[in-house]
Amino acid sequence: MRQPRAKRKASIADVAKAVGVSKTTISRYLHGEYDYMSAQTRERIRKVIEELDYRPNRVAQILKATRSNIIGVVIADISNPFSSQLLKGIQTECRKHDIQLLISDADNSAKVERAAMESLLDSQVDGLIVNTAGDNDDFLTAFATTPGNPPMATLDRTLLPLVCDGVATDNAGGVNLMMDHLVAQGFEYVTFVVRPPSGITSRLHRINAMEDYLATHAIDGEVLIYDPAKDDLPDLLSRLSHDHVDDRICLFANNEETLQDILRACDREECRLLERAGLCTFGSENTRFTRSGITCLDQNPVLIGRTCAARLIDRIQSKSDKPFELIKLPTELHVYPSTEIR
Amino acid sequence: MRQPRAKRKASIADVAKAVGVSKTTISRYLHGEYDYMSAQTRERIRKVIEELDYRPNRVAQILKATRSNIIGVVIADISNPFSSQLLKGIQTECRKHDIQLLISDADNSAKVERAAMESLLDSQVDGLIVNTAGDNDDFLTAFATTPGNPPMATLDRTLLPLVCDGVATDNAGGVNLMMDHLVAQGFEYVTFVVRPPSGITSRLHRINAMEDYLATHAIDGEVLIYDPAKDDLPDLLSRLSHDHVDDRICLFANNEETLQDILRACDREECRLLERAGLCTFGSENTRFTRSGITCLDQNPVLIGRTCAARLIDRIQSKSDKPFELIKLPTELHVYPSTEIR
DNA sequence: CTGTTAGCGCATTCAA
DNA sequence: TTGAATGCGCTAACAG
Repeated sequence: MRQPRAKRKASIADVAKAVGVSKTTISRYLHGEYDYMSAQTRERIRKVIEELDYRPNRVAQILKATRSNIIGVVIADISNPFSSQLLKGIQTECRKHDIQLLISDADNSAKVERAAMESLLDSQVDGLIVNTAGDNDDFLTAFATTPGNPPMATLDRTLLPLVCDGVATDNAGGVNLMMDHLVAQGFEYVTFVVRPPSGITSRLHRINAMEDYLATHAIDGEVLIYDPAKDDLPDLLSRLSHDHVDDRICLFANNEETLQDILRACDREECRLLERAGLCTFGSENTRFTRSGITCLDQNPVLIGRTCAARLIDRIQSKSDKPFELIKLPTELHVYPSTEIR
Repeated sequence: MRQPRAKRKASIADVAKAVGVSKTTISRYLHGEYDYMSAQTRERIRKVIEELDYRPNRVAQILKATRSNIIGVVIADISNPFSSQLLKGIQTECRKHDIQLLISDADNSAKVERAAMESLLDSQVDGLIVNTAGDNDDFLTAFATTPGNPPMATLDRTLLPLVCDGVATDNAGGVNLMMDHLVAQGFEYVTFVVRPPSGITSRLHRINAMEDYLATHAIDGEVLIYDPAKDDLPDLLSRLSHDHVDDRICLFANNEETLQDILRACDREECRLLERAGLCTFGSENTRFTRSGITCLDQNPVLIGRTCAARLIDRIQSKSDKPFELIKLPTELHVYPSTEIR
């Protein structure tokens, strides 16, 4: 019945048989409980394990145990460089704890996201990190509050009311930081450019922060929502340009994706907006090489990922019921020529 | 002994008991073998499963089955945007086949890479995709040729002699494509800039292709290897500049990482090299937004990932012993102002 | 149409 | 010091 020796990997039973002891003893050996065996058996076990190249089957271990040491990650769009930084942070933290990562890309779809989460659950993950694609709050909340489900943490996006831990950028803080800078530079009209919020909290929070700022400070501006599907950005920008011919305008992009949308929109047409307008963005520090250097708010995604993983692991291990926490990490402003007044 | 009802998730036994049939029948239901049961039982099972919110435990399924429907991926550096595109491709292909991804970051270390591969093996993955960190050929070869190990495929980097499938960029083709372009543009001296090869085949192949090209075409140039740890690039570049004051120089970067190293090196010092030299790179198309637009060879990493996953899945499923294949995907040249002669 | 039985590989009582 | 027996949750003969 069993496969011909050579192919099939050795099991604990094979090792036991070869050594001439019971599986229990092998199991003990594997767990370092050397006190329960003679020095000779211990040595013989060592040798046989080496000869047979035996390695315990994690699947079987998981089936027995209550923990799998696997964390599931659902990421809205894995091809996004920002996401890959998040994953780097998660991975770094998890390696420290010898935890493996089952990663699933949601392809920016709430539906795929739900399926991925269910599927990860079936794989007995000890916890779940979710960078939601948006418009999925009901499901996420239900998931987090269902007794029996493993702990979950939201990544870069937040879920309110707080039904699980979450780590995200301090979006309002970032907006204020950038706006203060732009005011200091002497800009008169700032347009925050963003794709439709679609339930993505980071966008919503930034939009709110922006509106707050405009309402409470001596600077004018607006929030400009465009839709890449409609390709309406070029028109919106040229209208903006016409409406504010004499203002010192600055465009403030929601992220590098939008920054590129802006650059692309301004490439074609004879849109000369960027010749006179400032430009800045939420993003990573390598925007210093975009055009002549674009001022940006670095979010330190690696740290966000690390913090989120650490928080989740702590909750898994401590099993305590400390209150859920929403950790907001500050952004760092990097100034480059794009926000100098010309 | 068992946990208090509420917490523990329902098992197939719970469903069977609730319905009043055997586990076998439930198992059959789960696999769509409806012919083997009455319409009533079928309906009752459906209802009970819904009520209990029962979902089969994949870990138990895997333990029984010979396949896990999980593919392990070891990626040299997950924070690299190029890698994240590779992963996107892999993920896309795997979702089609309902295969999950256990992803591990090797942190650019051969040692971590080895540990990650062993660990993935223990998790009973059906196959392994390896984007090696380099300098690990012996282990990889041994791994691929060990009977009993699951099939493996190399990603973006190649292992020779061919002991497993592999998908990578057609590096030589790319170098030729770019060099032909540079010659046509009228450049007289082309320097291929690259970090130490360190057993990374893409770098080696490009270096070889570059040397071949220089030896066989009417254009001069060199391969310049720098070491970011020593921070020697600024010096190397200024020397280059002095040695070729009258030549029409072009720098050809190995990837976007190196491109940034070059830009950074030329930022400080009063290195005026870039004011007169051309610049191009292997990379993604968004280099069109770097500086005033950098000519690049797009490798289409998503396609590389997809192709690699497809190949591996085919090998897993067909179980056939077709000969191993090294698939080379072409690059696409995108021309931007950086390679115009000034 | 349905159930009984016997494992998958391992960890854990409990007993010796 | 050691081992036998049991079960994690599921599947698959084989037997009705």
